[in-house]
Formats: sequence, structure tokens, C-alpha cells
Amino acid sequence: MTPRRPVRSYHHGDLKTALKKAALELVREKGPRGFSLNEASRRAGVTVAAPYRHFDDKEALLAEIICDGNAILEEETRRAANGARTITQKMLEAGVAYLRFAAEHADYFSVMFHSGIDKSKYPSVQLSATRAFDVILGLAQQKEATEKLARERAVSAWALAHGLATLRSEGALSETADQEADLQHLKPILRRFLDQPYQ
Amino acid sequence: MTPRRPVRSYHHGDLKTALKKAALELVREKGPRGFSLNEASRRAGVTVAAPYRHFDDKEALLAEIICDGNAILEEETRRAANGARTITQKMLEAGVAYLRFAAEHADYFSVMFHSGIDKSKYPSVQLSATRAFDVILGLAQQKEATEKLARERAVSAWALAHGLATLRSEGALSETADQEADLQHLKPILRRFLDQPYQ
DNA sequence: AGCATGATGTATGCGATATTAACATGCGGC
DNA sequence: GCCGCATGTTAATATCGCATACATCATGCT
Repeated sequence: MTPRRPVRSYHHGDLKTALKKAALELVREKGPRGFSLNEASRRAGVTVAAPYRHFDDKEALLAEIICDGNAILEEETRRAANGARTITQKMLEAGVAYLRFAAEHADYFSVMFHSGIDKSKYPSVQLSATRAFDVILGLAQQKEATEKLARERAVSAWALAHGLATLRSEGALSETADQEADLQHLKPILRRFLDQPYQ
Repeated sequence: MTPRRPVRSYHHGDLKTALKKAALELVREKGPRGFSLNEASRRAGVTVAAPYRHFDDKEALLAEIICDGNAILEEETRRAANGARTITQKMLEAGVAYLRFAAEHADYFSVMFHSGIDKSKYPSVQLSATRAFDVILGLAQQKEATEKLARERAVSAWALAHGLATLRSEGALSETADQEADLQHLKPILRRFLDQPYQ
């Protein structure tokens, strides 16, 4: 009669990761506000006290997720840029990668920008964000003459991509079933923006 | 301003408005997550049950605030556009007005975009958002030949402004004490974007 | 094998919130 | 002046969440 379970060990093994996954799952289901440590613990098959061995508190978990998200974003924009030849094309592909990230990792994106946590309290978060931004900034520096212009170019490209991604995630932009096609449809917008000679 | 009674009377007079103000105040102090119906009631000097005479539930209050915010945004971008002569200048000023709105009404902006409410459940919210967007769209239609191009132009301008505003509100853009100066500093970015011939 | 240590469970305190039901009040129309 | 109806209050319910102290388990090191 005893429920025969496949030897669930007392020690979870990788609870930290499991909790982060559960949190993202919750965000996907119930939106950025739908996350709670308790529910995440339950889903990870663990009591509500266990998470505290791995995270200082609820916010700390979110902060780590944001770091992870920034790392993925950095990685993906960098790879996209590497696949192109000219600087302008690199920036274009990086922008597309940003939009793709926002769509494919909507859960991360949601936590990163809509979880309402005070990022300034977490240096690690700021560091990861800076690193992600540096991908674009690095490209802009190769494109522009002065540091000031490069920074301005990078900021505006970043902002455009971020704005498009946000509008998209809110359903303000008409979307079809084909994500990739929609993405390619937005490309011209980025291209026109980047093609223009700067100053 | 608000009809406030010196003597604490049983009936508040304009509780609906008072609650919305209190909510915005809370958001200003504690961020978009820091709002609760209970605390707002307290600040309005009323018990926690009173709000239900004016709003279906917590979300409904937020939804109304979003409508209000969209109305203000619409009004301010429209006025800014009216103050300029050429279409391009009108769009530029509208963009600056967007950024100014995000800075000066950071509380509204926060609720509008970071409160995590499902806007699709509130037609009134969507209507107000559409009306605000129509200001830009209307300008773009005068600037571009086809409807398709106009829409694209409007979307990208909107996205750029929104992205800049968001980055700004997160402290990603260096800011000085002088809000207005910072704003003028961002103008070139918008201008370069708008000056470019489209297609 | 035995022990130190870290990972998890148990029990519990505390606080907060949203929401509803039933009762009270007083403003404004008649 | 009176009474209805909107507006508030009292009171109660149902959750839920965070956090902590302490016991228990299992793993890996020696």
C-alpha cells in the first residue's frame, strides 16, 4: 500500500536550479506577479523552508534569475553578431536576437523587466546587465568615431529593440502564428535605423 | 483641488479620486508592487471595505489609473505636436513629450507598464491606449505614402520613445539633476531617427 | 566506520491581503 | 420634513506568504 516511488532521495540534488525553473514556470502561467516562494517550493517537491538554504529570500531568487537571463541575452546577442560580417549587420543581427530573446524567453524577460525588484540592490544583477549591454556598446564603438557617439548609438539601438520587444510582449504589435516571420518583418525597422549615417 | 471637508464626515465626498491618488502615492514610494487596496484605503482615511463601492476589485482600480494615464499621455503628446510646424517636428515633439511624461508622471508610467495587470481584460484600457497611439499614427499618416508605411513609422517611433523612457526609468541612462536638460540631450537621438527618409 | 556538515523536514509565529455580508448614515430629491 | 439609495462602517472569512528555530537525515571526508 505504501506508494511506491522511485527512491526519492532526501537530498534533492539540485534544488537551486529546480526552484528557479519552478519560478519561471509560475511566471509563465500567472504573470510576473504570480510567483511565490511557497508555490515554487511545492512544485520543486520540497517544503517551504528548504529554499532558504539556497537563497537569502524571495527577491534573491528573482535576482539570480535576472542574472541568468542577462547571461543568456548576452550570449545570444554575441553569437548573432558573430554570424554577420559588417558592423552594421552585426548590430542588426544583435537587435534581432534581442527581439527573439524576448519572445522565446518571455518568462525571463518578464522577470527581468516586470518583476518590480529593485535591481540597484543587487550588484550582480547590474554587472550582468552591463555585460549584456557591452555587446552592443562594443559594436557601436567600432562604428563610431568618439566614445560619446558610440554610447549614444548603442543606447538608442538598445532602446529601440527593447521598446519593440515590450510593445510586442503586450500584444500591441500585430503578431501572426509564425514568430520567426514576425521577427523578419521587424528587421526593416531596425535596418533603417542602423543604416542611417550618424551625425 | 479636491473638495476636502474640514470636518471628518461620514461620507468622503470623492473617494474614488482619493483612492487613485493614494494608489499612485504608494507606487511612487514602494514601487509598482507596493500597492495594496488596504493601505490605499487607510491613506484615504477610509476602511478597507469602502473601495468596493467604487471598484469591482483591486485590478479594476489599477485599470482605471491606466486609463487616466493614457488620457494624460494622449493630451500631452497632442499638445506638444500642435506646438510644432512640420510633420517631422511634430513627431519629434511628441516623442519628447512621451519621455517627459514618463519622467514627470513616473507613477502613472509605472502602473501602466509595470503593474503586471492583464490589460486585455479591460476594453477601456485598450481603447485609451489606442487613442494615445493614434496621435502618433495620425502624424505618421501625414508623413508617409501608404498606410502600411505609416503604421510602421509610428510603431518604430513609439517603440524608440518607449524604450528610451524605460531605460531611463531604470537608471540605465546617465541622468543629471536637470530633467529638462537630459530630455533635450535625448532629442538628437529622436531627430536622427525621424529625419531619415523612410523606405 | 564514524563524524562533521550541509540539506531538508516539521512546527509555528506573525502579518498582510482581498473580499463579502450585514448594518449604519446622511445627502438630495420629493 | 421624510425617505431612498448611494456611500461607509463593522465584522468576519479565507487565504496566503515570509521567515525562523530546531530536529532529522544523508553524504562525503578522514
